[in-house]
Amino acid sequence: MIDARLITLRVFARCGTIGATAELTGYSPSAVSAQLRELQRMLGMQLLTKDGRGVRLTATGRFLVAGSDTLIAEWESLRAAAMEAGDQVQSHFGLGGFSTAAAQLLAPLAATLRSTRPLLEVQVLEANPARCFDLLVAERIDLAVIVAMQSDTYGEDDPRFEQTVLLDDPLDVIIPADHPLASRQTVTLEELASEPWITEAAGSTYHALFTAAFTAVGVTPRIAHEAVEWETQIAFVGAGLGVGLLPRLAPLHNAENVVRLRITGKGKPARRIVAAVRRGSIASPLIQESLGILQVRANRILAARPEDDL
Amino acid sequence: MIDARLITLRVFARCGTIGATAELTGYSPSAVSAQLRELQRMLGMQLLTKDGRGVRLTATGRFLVAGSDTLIAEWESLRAAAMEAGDQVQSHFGLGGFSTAAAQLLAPLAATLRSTRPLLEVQVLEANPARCFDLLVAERIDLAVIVAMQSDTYGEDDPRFEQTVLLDDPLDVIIPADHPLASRQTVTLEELASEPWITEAAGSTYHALFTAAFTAVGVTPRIAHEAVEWETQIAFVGAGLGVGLLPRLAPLHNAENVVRLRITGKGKPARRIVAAVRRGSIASPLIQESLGILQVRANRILAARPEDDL
DNA sequence: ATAACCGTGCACAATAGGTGCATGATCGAT
DNA sequence: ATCGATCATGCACCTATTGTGCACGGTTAT
Repeated sequence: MIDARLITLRVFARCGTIGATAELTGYSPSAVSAQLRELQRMLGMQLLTKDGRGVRLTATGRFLVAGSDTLIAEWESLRAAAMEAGDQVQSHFGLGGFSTAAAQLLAPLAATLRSTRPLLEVQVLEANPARCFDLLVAERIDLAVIVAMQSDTYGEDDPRFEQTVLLDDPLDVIIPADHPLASRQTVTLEELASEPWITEAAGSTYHALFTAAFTAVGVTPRIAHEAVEWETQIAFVGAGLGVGLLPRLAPLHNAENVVRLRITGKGKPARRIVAAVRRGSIASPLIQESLGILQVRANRILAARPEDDL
Repeated sequence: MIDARLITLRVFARCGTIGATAELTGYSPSAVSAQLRELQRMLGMQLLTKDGRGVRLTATGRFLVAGSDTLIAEWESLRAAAMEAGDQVQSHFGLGGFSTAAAQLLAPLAATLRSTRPLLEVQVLEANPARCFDLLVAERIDLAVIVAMQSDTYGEDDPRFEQTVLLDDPLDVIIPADHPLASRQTVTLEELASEPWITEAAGSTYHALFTAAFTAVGVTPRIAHEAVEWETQIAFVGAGLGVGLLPRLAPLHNAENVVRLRITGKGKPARRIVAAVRRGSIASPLIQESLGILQVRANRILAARPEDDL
């Protein structure tokens, strides 16, 4: 409803480059360039300036983007209210989330919606949290399940989004089965301070969680190896190369030589899993139903855990 | 910026028929029909229902239209603020107004703007007040100079518009030069109660003013003739067919056998001339400048009058 | 210097969106 | 009841907006 060109501008405000905007919106770079040029022409405003080999927003451009937050939210709110009031059905629904969430939360959600609303076209996009927010801005998806990051550029009070906490997913330790501590039920991070650790690449989504967990208990871990996928990390641990942190929701399957231990002590690291939608859209019946389904699913996961994990 | 389809829906909400909407927006009826169908498809809402040989808004449709008022205002406000902040220039500016206003107020405004902002494309549309509001909604014009009507469907608090009083234009009496009262300076409506009156067709813009003037003094005039143009009315009076009311701003030129008299007494009818813009757009530099020019012009007109007319 | 990157202009293609006319449906008047 | 007027809509056709792919020029880093 809001002109696509303005949406594109908003995405550009996030990305900073035409190319990235094109990739995110699904257009070609030429199209993005043309759209922004047309937007400036029709508004009679100069929104972009050359900056080195790229372009950047002018003050007017930043002003417009900032102000458009409430405009978008207002529209989402209006649409949601109209859907609510008219008891109407949506035809398309885009979901986004990271791998574990997609498997444990989004897949059941999509399945449920497919049965309760047969003529609703549900599309799931697997993407990391940062990209999920971008996809929300770009209106490629309508709801995202992501890991809340304290160091995230998207604060809880970002005027573009509304976030709902689904559950806290504690981090476990995985150690080789032949490790001296393998027979323990629980362990503290301090006890593992001197171990060689396996983590994800610095700058990745979960590396921040890893460091946060250790800074909380005042320990500086020695990072021996880096992996990208959980599976790889688990395999490394199984090979005796070190120990690692694994979210409770990430399945261990039947990995050889790997044991999973609960963490105790004051650290008790966890990742917070939240659902995010565009601000204003939260009143939509479909969003409400989806959040309900996710919440039920989350509660079921929590209920399946021993009581000491709350 | 707001999708043209929503604007069309808003116009339809005013008109009630596809044909009238087409006429007002400048589209063909087929295009309007297609637009509204597309709008419903893309929103997944049923906005229209068949009603006899026409269509009407559903509850959802009315809800959406009502809610869109603030959305439009928000956008206008944002655009105005961005123009203000960035000191940018607009490329097109649409003005609307009725004949007298167009001649006395809009023409000077357009001329001034043409000199102060050479590359601004100014377009003036002559239209009656009701149509001016429609044209504002349809975004065909950006500023209208109209006669405020108490019985108007557009109240001063309509969420779609913001109105600024420019001046009160008193109504004079015009009578044949050979009339017994022709030598008088002033006259009261009561003195003319028994005269045959010449007015505009019932339902026209100014007929309401006419009746309001007489109901204010408790007199029921006898309507002898009806005219459409001021010129015609003046000619009728000159021919001795009766007397009439003429706004001060409407020129008498050098009409034969017609005398213009001020009205005294508690009636003192006047028409209030106001400038109207879409809500939110009033902060725009161009609108601000235009309102200033109009106000100056209005004050000059007031200053040129004898002091007893204030 | 050279390579990599970024944005933009251009030729071309796809498609959204327009018009005009014919059609069907409804309502009012004769 | 018939006829004409009024309205919305579907269809064929056309226009022009809008997208793509590629080449090019400018800028930065190696």
